[in-house]
Amino acid sequence: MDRRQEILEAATKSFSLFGYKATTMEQIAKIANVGKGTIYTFFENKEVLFQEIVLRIITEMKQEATKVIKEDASFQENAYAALMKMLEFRDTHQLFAKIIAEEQEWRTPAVKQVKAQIEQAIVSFIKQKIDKYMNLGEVRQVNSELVAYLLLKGYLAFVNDWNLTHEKPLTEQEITDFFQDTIFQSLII
Amino acid sequence: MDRRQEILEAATKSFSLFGYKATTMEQIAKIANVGKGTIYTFFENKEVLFQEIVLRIITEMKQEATKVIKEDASFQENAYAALMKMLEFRDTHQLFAKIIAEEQEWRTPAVKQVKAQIEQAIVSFIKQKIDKYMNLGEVRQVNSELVAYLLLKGYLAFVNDWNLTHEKPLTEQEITDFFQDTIFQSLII
DNA sequence: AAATGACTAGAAAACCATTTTGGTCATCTA
DNA sequence: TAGATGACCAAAATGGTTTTCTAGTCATTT
Repeated sequence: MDRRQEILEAATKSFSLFGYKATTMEQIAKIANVGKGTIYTFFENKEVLFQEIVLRIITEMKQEATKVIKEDASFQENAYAALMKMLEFRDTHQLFAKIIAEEQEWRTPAVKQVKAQIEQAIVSFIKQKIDKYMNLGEVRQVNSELVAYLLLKGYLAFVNDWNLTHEKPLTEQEITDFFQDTIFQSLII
Repeated sequence: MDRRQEILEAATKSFSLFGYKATTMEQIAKIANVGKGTIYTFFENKEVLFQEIVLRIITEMKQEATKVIKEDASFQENAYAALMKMLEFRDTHQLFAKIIAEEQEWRTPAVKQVKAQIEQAIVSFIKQKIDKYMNLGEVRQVNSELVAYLLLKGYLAFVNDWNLTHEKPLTEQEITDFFQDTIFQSLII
């Protein structure tokens, strides 16, 4: 495999496992089986490398979400399916959880920025979908940006915060059904 | 005025202005015009004093919310009025904002605990109201705890987080209208 | 021409001396 | 003499200094 790819995979692994701050360039180089200097022939610096990885994951998530959205299905059905799919990432991509945790703990500027970037990307993705169904007349006229924002923040609250104050975490099913039952429900005409 | 009250007011002022950590017992004593030792004749320690103050504010908020809820009004109307009332506290009680900021910045255990306590109190208050209207048949059968949780987290997201990534903060009106339009809307039968 | 790792500057961590502060209690005063 | 007080103390926080670590460079190697 080409070196660039090796580096990306090693870095992804390390960032996901240890977070941004605790990942050293030397460690990445070791995992990728390259010299440290090599990394810098492909990526300007640590931050750019990190951003590239995050961008890749966002892209992957968008693709996955898009994949489950069926043209002939209703907004309700598609919203449900997409949300379910996103929840699958809960386990696989510890990276986001790590980023959020790290932002709280160390306030690393790079991490803060990337977190905002992710948030922005997700919100605009959701907004776009809502707008589409608004134009199709399936969804009421609402402030789609606020709805998207609420969906993201609500999602994160249930996935990340809920456990902090409650015994058992919510299942994917519970979360999805709940959203279905409240927010999505309120949107359709 | 009695010393206990003086102390409570001084402490409230100081906690609100400087946060938990940056408020010293000596400072409170000075503002309250009492000796430091006197504080300890009324309150076991700094943490207990803090909790008492928070408890008072929560109680006050509950009372205010209860006051605007009219027996003969609909769920929609009451939810709207209560939410509006709560938003008034946004400016008046900087304390909660301080607590949240401090929790992020220093991770003081007492602060963390109090934050969870506030959250719990608010959620159970909202839940109780929803349950009431569910029993009255005005609100659909939903998981009222999840709804309450979403309302709180959504509220906090719009009031606190929104500004971090957006130019102009949302007005009370916008937030309330939005909730009215989505979540509350979805709850009524 | 591309890869490398020894090297460096600057950032972070560890350390430690000094100061601050929550909490106590012997003394004071009304 | 009951309640208030502030000097006092142990423990924690602060801040300044030294040491260690690491992102990024570049002369050398392959």
